[in-house]
Amino acid sequence: MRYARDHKAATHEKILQGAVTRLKESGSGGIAIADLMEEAGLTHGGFYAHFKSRDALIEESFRHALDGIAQRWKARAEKAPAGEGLAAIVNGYLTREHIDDVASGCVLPALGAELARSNTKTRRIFTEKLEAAIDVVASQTGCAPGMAREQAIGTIATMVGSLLLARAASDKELAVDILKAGRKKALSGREPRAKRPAAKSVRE
Amino acid sequence: MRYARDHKAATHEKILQGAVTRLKESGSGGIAIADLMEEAGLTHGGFYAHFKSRDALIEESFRHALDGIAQRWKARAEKAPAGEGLAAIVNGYLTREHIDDVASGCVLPALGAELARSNTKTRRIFTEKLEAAIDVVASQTGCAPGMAREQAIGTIATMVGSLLLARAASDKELAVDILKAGRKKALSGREPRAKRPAAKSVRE
DNA sequence: TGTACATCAGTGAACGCGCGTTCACTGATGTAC
DNA sequence: TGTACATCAGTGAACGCGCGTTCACTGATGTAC
Repeated sequence: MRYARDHKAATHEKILQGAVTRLKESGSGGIAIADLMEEAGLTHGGFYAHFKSRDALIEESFRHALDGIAQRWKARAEKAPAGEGLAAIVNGYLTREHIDDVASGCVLPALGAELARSNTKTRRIFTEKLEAAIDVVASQTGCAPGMAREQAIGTIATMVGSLLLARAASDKELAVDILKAGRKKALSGREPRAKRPAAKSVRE
Repeated sequence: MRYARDHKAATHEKILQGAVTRLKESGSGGIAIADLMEEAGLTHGGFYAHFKSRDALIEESFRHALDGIAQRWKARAEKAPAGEGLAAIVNGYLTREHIDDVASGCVLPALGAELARSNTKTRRIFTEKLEAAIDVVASQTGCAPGMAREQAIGTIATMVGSLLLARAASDKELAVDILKAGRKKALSGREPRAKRPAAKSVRE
């Protein structure tokens, strides 16, 4: 072969990484094959030695982007002092840096709407990865097993929604308010050790 | 003139409505002028009698879609029994119907990410409309004035994030779980009348 | 060890298609006289 | 009241551009003999 044994895999990965970045920054419409290949130091014709089509690349990019969520949160929780895992996840997520760094940030606020429009296969992967992320957060809630999942889902939804709104805000002050309110809401209802008094929720 | 006095305005509105629908359903990439005009019963060339360009249409569509948020929530709250305004907003938002009906649903989960990428003018309008929506929700929280805004932001973020995730889930059961957890999270921390006991939030 | 051949990642011209935009034209109506 | 003209929403052919995809070709390396 002309190239080292793992050269093709490395090129594939390089192209994919560029695609994931563009996908998160500009949506699937922002992926132009010629640009992507140029960025990887290649010409556009070579693309099809690595991917069947543009759509196949996008599908693989979605999968790649979804892979990291649970792992990242888990790592953050494990580095935190005991009992502070949930706070570490939430406070590590709802930051000014995460507002600006779409490219290496979480997929969900950037591409949730596109995921909702994508094919069944991609949505199944999304579902699977979201369940994994829910499990990670649930294990940090300190809630009784029956409540942990529900708490975790609410927390994740709040995180995602807050980052989404904070990113869209043109006003820096409003963005910071959203982060702050989001952190508080995401962490509300925690059960530090014992059961909480009643009247926590009014419905359901 | 060939047509009735308000005919042009009506045509403009018809095109715009179609654009808003497509925008929410498929994102800005989903707007094709020829299709849009055909849907309105016209041919593509006539488009430029109504809009300066495709981009101008998209900008106007964003504005149009953002206009209704606060009003819709306010109407829902006012129809609800006293003290149930917030629950009416949240429970009216996080429903199975709203998962499926993207076209006439809320812009935020459908287009939040695109709003974050759009021009300053559009984002300023977003900010303004979001502030109005925050005010509506804040007035329904029953919180002390100092806390109402923060509560409202958290509630809205939770609503938006929950709907976003529920729409992307391929699994109907998971989607329902997300709606349920989202409703609970969005309504948590309400102060039904008096001050809540401490320990509500652990941070911030 | 040397030679002929197969392999295959990558090249770059070319093709085709979708689509935004332009533009000369239409034809019904309002208006000036 | 009747006639000539201006207006202007809408038509549809044509243009140009971006871009995904194809394909014949390259050239360095591994392999067979």
